[in-house]
Parts: sequence; structure tokens; C-alpha cells
Amino acid sequence: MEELKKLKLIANCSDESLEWLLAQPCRRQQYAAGKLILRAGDPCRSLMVLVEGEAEAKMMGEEGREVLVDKLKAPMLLAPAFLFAAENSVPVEVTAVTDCAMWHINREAFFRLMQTEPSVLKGFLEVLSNKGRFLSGKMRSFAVKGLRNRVVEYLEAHGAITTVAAAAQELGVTRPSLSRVLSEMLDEGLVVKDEKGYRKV
Amino acid sequence: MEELKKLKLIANCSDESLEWLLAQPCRRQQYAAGKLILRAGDPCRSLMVLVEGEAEAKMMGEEGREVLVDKLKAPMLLAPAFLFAAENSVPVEVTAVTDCAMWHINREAFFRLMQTEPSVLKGFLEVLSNKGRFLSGKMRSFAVKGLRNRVVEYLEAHGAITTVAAAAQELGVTRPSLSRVLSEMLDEGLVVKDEKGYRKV
DNA sequence: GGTAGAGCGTAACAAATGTTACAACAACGA
DNA sequence: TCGTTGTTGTAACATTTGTTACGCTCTACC
Repeated sequence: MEELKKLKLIANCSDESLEWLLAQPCRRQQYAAGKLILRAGDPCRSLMVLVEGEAEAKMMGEEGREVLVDKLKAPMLLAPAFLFAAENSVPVEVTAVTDCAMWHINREAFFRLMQTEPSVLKGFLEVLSNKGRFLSGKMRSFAVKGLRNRVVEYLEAHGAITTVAAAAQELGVTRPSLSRVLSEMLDEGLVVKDEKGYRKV
Repeated sequence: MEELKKLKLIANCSDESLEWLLAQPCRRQQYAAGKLILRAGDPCRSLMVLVEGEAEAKMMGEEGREVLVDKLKAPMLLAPAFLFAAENSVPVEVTAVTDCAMWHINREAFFRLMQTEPSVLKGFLEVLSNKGRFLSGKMRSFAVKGLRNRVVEYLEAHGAITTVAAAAQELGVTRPSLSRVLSEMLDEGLVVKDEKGYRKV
């Protein structure tokens, strides 16, 4: 399908290689909005390509706690970092925000594609590396803690906090806690507030 | 050098390929115990292979806070997840615990090696994937929080806490805090203590 | 006009963790 | 033996965040 070519990873792939890839065992699957795409703990045996729609990856904690880890938007790979891991179960729960369509591509076929197409190899390595960097950043945010620091990071990355509740979920805190900290930072002049929400400086 | 063959990643590599690789620009470097190997923010332009000694990767926080992220022990790759990233600076500080020796291997040469040697490609993908899983786990520990849960995880991974101070640093909390929690868990029968330290069950 | 719901701010209290300080204990060398 | 050093337990207090609850302001809709 030409649908896959929207993915930067295989945009530079030759048509023959792509045709060969799709001749290997693979399938396309639909998910309705709100449906679970991946449960935490599910094995990850094929390359998953989100070609349509938006989804969310959440990490679930023991006591109902949950943290929004990543927002997925087509075209994008799903859980690429776990495809070739020794323990290849996904640690997050992925749910469809809008209606979604996803391709499952045979892992061994994709592995062979990487060997024949340097651009795919380079692209996949870059995706994996960026994922690693992303996760390091997230971990640093949580480990080095201090909600205020995380708020600053969030504002630098997102530009503004438009809905406090959503930001609170992403930051892994409760809404009243974030609301309180934002009020304090507003008093101290660390953030400003206009009709669009909270902003930096 | 035969030294590199200790690394599982290239153990199955043919001798010609390996000779070719070492003919490309690369160098071996020594680090004395206690010395800084990588500063946080340093760019990562070559594949780094720790072939001798032990090192530690720490994440530094704003207010002097620091978390021990990973213990590196030869033979092992250093910061493999950042070699092919768009923003390829390392987010951690790496210091030599014992005297260390490290190879720097040209990135493009290694990229070519992966294309000619499937075992190297597979191995590197696995290393990267495992790193991703490791980071996800770490992040989950911190995000989903509750020090007690992290202590249980730690005991499951390490077997025992022999020195409270070291464990506290790895868990990202202060020593008195960990000491207090351990005491409480001891009272509740969640852990036991013998002359070797704290244990599970 | 009225009503319901969503999103937000805020207050009072609880729980978790940090901070600082001190004492006990073991290991070790002078 | 004595003092030193490192490790640990513990206490008192401060700070941060969670919990729960309430009121306010919008907007959509009847």
C-alpha cells in the first residue's frame, strides 16, 4: 500500500523492496476510537505502524495511578523499542483516541528489509535512538523531581498549558497539585497567564 | 584487537570484517579510576566500547541531586542509544569506578559493518531494544512512585540491600528516608534483615 | 431564562519524603 | 587502649504532594 510510504522511515525505500515486504505475512487492522490497542504486558512480535488516527500510550501504576507517556499520531511506529528486545513485552497501555488503522509487519521480513535498504536501517536506528533519548528525558524529569522543574520543562516543550487537567496527567500529578503549583509560580512571576492558558516567562 | 571479540555483539563477526573495521578510524583510550569519562551534554559521535574496568552512569539534577542510573561493566557498549539520535548528546555523566579502557569506533564504519554482518545488526538492535526496556522500567519506577514499590523492585532485581546508602542513591532518595521505609517494612514483615543486609520476604 | 456539566481555583487535612542532627556500633590503625 | 572513620538507626521538623470537598465561571442545551 502507498499508505505506508507516508512513513518517513520507508519513504526512500525502493518500490521493489516495498512490494516484496508487503508480499510477506502482514496485515492491516482497524481500531475504533476509545478501544484498547495494546495491553501492558502484551508481546510485541511484529512491527506496528500506525497509519491512521491518534493514540495514547499510558503507564499504569499499582493504585490506579496512571501517567500519559506519549501521544502517537499517524504515521508513526508503535513500540519500536521492544520489537527486538530479549523480553519483548510492551510496558505501556495504548488506546485509540480517534479511529485508528495499523499495519502489522513481520519482524523477520522487516529485519531483511533493513539489510537490503540502508535508508530503512538508518531510519530505524534513528527512531530507536530518539526513543531512547525521549525515555531518558522522561526518566530524568521524574527522577530528578521537583514538580516546578517539570512544569518548566513542559512549558518549554509544549509552549503552554491550555488545560490543567491534561497537563497534570502528563506530569504524573493530580490536578489540584498542579493547580496549586501553577498559582504559586504565577505569584512568583515564573509563569504568566492569559486567556489561552499558562505560558513561560 | 581480540579484546573486542569479548563483546557478544561482535563475537560472531567474521575476522575479515573485524579487521576491516579496525582499519577504519578508531582509537583506544584509557581512563584512571575516578576520572570522568563522559560529561552530561557531550556529543556522542562514535561507538564507545568499554573493554576493561567498571563505570557508573549518573543523572545529575538541579540542586545537587543525583541518581545512579546504570552500572557499566566491561565488555559493554556505552550510550549506544544516542549514537544515531538526531540530538546525540548523552544525558548522563559517566565516571570510571576502576581503571577503564575504551574503544571509540567510527560511527559510519560501524553502520557499514551492520549492513554486511547480520549478526552485528541483530545484536545492536537487541542492545538498543534492551536499553529502551530498561529505561521504560526505570521511568515506570519513578513515575508510578511509592518508594515501597521501588524497594520491592530493587530487592527483586538485586537480591538484597547490603549498603543502605548505595541503594538510596540508586533509588533516588535520601539515606534517612530509605532507612525509615526499610524499618517500617521490617515491622510489617515485608522484608527481613540478617547480617548481610535486607532481604525479600 | 434556567439547568447541567466541564474546567478551574482553593482550602483543610493527610501522607510521603527531605533536612538536619545526634547517638550507637563496628572496623581499623596509632 | 584510644581515637578515628564509616555506616546505620532514629528523632524532630520542614516541604512537597495527595485527598477530599466546595464554590465559581463558563458554555451548551432545553
